[in-house]
Amino acid sequence: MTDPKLTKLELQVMEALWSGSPRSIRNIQQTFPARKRPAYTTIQTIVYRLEGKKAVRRVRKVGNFHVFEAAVTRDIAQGRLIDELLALFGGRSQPVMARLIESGKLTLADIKEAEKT
Amino acid sequence: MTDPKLTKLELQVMEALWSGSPRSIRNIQQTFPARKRPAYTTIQTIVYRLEGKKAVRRVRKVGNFHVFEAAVTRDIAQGRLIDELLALFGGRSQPVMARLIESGKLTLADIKEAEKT
DNA sequence: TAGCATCACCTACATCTGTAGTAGGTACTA
DNA sequence: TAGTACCTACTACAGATGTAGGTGATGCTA
Repeated sequence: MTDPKLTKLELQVMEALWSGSPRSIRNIQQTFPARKRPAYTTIQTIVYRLEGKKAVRRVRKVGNFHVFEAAVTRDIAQGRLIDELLALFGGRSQPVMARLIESGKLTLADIKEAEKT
Repeated sequence: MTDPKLTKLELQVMEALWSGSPRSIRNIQQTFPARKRPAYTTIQTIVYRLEGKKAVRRVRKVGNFHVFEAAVTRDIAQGRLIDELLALFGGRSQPVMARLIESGKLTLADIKEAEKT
């Protein structure tokens, strides 16, 4: 079972499921900042598609609504994302590293931290 | 002029232009490995779209064909790509680092190299 | 039980992306 | 100059993605 490829919006929905207990559609929708909150049915469509991709599953029904949970881990999904990016660079991580440091997103402390792993 | 967002295929075309002198459509097409080489017109479409995005420009006409060159640097384009990925992670580079190391794509040598910068 | 709030489902649709065909122009060659 | 090979410009189209409306079902409340 190859991990599914997730899009930007799909990832945002997954994020809601990863960072919290199982949620309902409405609940997921509300994790979006009010200003740029998609319509209820938009989130619903995304969740349904994620279901099709086996990335989420409905765990139970409460009242008249369903509750969903992530079916793939954050690590798996994010890992795939990074691997894909890396592939675009021919597998060379140097540009990535350089950029991370350049943008100040990565500090020496981070590196040392990572080194320990 | 915000740097344009490039897709996978578009990046591959850009790569051809970055790594070499200005090229013709045919020339770009031939940089693709024979096995998975898109049709001439496919590359042509991509180049035209890149033109629309101001990512490439035609520099001259030789015989009956045009010669194109990159209008954005590799650094700019790749940087944008990385920043976007990072944004998906809430700006935290840790997962990226972890993954890089985990997958063996990142070596200590790379880190030391990057540190110098 | 009648209504209102809320859901689930299905359907629609514009855009983006990858992919490529067609028609007509250009240039070199016999 | 007629033929052949290659180009350009335009058009088409399927699948993915973001976005959301409509309709009927469910459940809580007066």
